[in-house]
Amino acid sequence: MTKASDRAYNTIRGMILSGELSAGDPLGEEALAERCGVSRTPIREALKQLETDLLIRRTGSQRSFVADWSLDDVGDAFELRAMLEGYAARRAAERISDETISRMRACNDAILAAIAKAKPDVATFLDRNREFHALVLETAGSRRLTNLLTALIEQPVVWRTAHHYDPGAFRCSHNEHADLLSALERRDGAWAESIMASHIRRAFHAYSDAHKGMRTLEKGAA
Amino acid sequence: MTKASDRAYNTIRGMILSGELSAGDPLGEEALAERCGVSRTPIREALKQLETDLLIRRTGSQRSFVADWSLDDVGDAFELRAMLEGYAARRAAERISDETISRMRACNDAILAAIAKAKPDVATFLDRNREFHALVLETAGSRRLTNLLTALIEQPVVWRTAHHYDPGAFRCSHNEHADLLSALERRDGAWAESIMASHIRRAFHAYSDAHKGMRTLEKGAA
DNA sequence: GCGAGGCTTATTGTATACAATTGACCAAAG
DNA sequence: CTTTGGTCAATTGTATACAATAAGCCTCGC
Repeated sequence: MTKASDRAYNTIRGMILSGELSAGDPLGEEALAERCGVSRTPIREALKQLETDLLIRRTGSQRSFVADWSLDDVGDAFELRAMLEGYAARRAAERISDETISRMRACNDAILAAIAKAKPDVATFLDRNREFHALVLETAGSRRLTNLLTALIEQPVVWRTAHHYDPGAFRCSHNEHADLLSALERRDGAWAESIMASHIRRAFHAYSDAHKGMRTLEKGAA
Repeated sequence: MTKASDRAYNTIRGMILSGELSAGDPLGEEALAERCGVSRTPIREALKQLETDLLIRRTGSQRSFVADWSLDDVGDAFELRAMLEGYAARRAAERISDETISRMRACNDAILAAIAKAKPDVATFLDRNREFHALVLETAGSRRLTNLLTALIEQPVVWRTAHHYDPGAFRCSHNEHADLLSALERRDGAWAESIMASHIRRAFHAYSDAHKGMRTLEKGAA
């Protein structure tokens, strides 16, 4: 994607993630075009992408609405991620270089620094976390796998959830990353795979727990 | 997708699959528009879709070319399919109705009829095979999983490969379907999963074997 | 002869105008 | 009062015109 359609994609995505738009809201192309300051053409491309991300839903007549995520949907997404990122970790273990391991370790160190503070730096945590997982994916070296996972990894929900992590959850995430590094160092694919799968599954339950207390806020959070 | 972009998609896809276009050939939007009898707009949507299918490759400056499939790429695709369709089979086993089982059985019966002839009816085999797998996927009941798999299932290569199956391979495929039905009947998810995974992996090796003998024909097969 | 720089041209990105389709609303008949 | 039919408005699909950008090529200088 290029300039305008990219801007449109990020803008709309942001509006959905921030809660500016709520589940079920209709997304007219013209209205979005005006809000994004571009014409309908790039908007259409953005919508197409958002559709494959399942952030929006389209009716039979191609009208777009903000998707509504049931807990089942989220569970599904996480289980698929667990499977695919587990596979990615296994492949990565079979191919990773020492240099990449160093970069991942640096990443995880940065995560530790970010969460060790009295007030955890969530933004940095999210960034570095993304980078860490991106490195695994890149090392796995399967364009196809990358394609499949990008749609899953950019999760609407996870985003908002990390802000509700307690210190233990952050620490846990960091420790699992460290374990993964051990597995990668030893080039033990099976180990790496199961660690990664557990890592994602734990994240799901963290989400699930946090979500229970969020329900009531959900709408007014904009 | 609607009328025109759909036509464009199928047309271009067909040109790639039939060999009318070879790996590496450039795909100019204007040229395609003319060949498909539509304007550039639907062509662009079709190209976007074909890109996520990995049937085409795009350079940094967004120019499109017919993708080249290495054996590794194909292996990747099959392994991902094995994993995801295995998961689909497991979920299906937990949700399937007797009625759906009957429909799948009918499907597999049709496959048997098609391949029992002296000259196997490959087209029917492919159609019914697709339907069989589609039923599994539908029964799994995860829109997300469906989304991910559609890109993988519509494989460029498999298509051409079935024509080189020997009678034993056809029969084998049919038997595996029958086994899967047994697993589904007993609602044994773990069994269903492993059967499906084996089924896909076998298909890969069938492809791999057949491919060795095809190499030389590859180009002239149009 | 070889390489660098700029120009030409081909190709893609964006905007807009128009066609087609769908959804909504209202009116009239049962 | 409900339902059905039709018209009108809103929205999406397609085509085309124009802008931006990148690739190819040719010339000029070394």
